[in-house]
Amino acid sequence: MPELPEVEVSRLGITPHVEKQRVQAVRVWYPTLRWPIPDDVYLLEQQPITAIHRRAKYLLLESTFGALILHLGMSGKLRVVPTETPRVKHDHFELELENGLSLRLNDARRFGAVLWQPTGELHPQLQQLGPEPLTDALTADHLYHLSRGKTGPVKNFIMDNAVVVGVGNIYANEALFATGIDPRRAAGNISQARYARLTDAIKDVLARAIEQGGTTLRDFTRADGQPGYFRLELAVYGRGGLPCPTCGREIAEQRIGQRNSFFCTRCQR
DNA sequence: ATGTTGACCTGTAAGC
DNA sequence: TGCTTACAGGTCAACA
Repeated sequence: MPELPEVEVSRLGITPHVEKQRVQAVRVWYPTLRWPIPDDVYLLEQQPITAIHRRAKYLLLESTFGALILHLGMSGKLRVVPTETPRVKHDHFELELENGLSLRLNDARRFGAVLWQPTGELHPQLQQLGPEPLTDALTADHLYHLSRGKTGPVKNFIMDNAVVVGVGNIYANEALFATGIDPRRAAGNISQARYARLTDAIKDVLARAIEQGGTTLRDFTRADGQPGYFRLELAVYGRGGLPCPTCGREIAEQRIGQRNSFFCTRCQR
């Protein structure tokens, strides 16, 4: 479900219900997702959630003794429901809040994570992350300089969280189409001018996706249950064999780095 | 160091 | 109608 826009939409959706609320109870229904859920998460009980931040695709629920870190993996979903709402299949974790609502993590594939970061520490999972794409931390110079000498495909390069965070398979395809760059091209073989345009395209496509409420493919829904509408704006992702919106040639579909990729062989070089 | 591959899991859709 | 297979928004560990 989630790339950066979907995580950000989730953050925006849950914040009004969760921020400033005291946690009445922490419930772990399934003890191991991608990693074991640490017992430290019970430190949240009786403490207020002071703010909800996002770093890469991680959500950080800040509190007195530290931050609860949530990652949605491939299939994770956050919902805010009345506490008495029955659990459904794959509901693994819950924060019961003082306002009678509960924040629930549902994750069929269990690639998601629930972690704990003590105040004043940076969790190991967050230590190797590249810059945030929607801030000035991501610059064309950064991508250009890091890419020198890299022989792997540029699509893999921009999906590497050590390079820049939050660019997943959908938006990597879209940003490369918007820039006219062939996703198979070696990252080190792209000019500074083209990285400038690619940087702008990454920022633009992510920002527009957030505005549209994210991309709903199979099952992503916002915290209020509404779908995201960015799917309607996808130019190439999931459109193999259909005409390129720019030139009309059939959109190519090919696996790059084990991920399905979509591009126009005429518009992207 | 860098690049590539397999692994983790379940649900869904397509193919036979 | 069934059964089998391939694939899915992410990331990490183990290789060459």
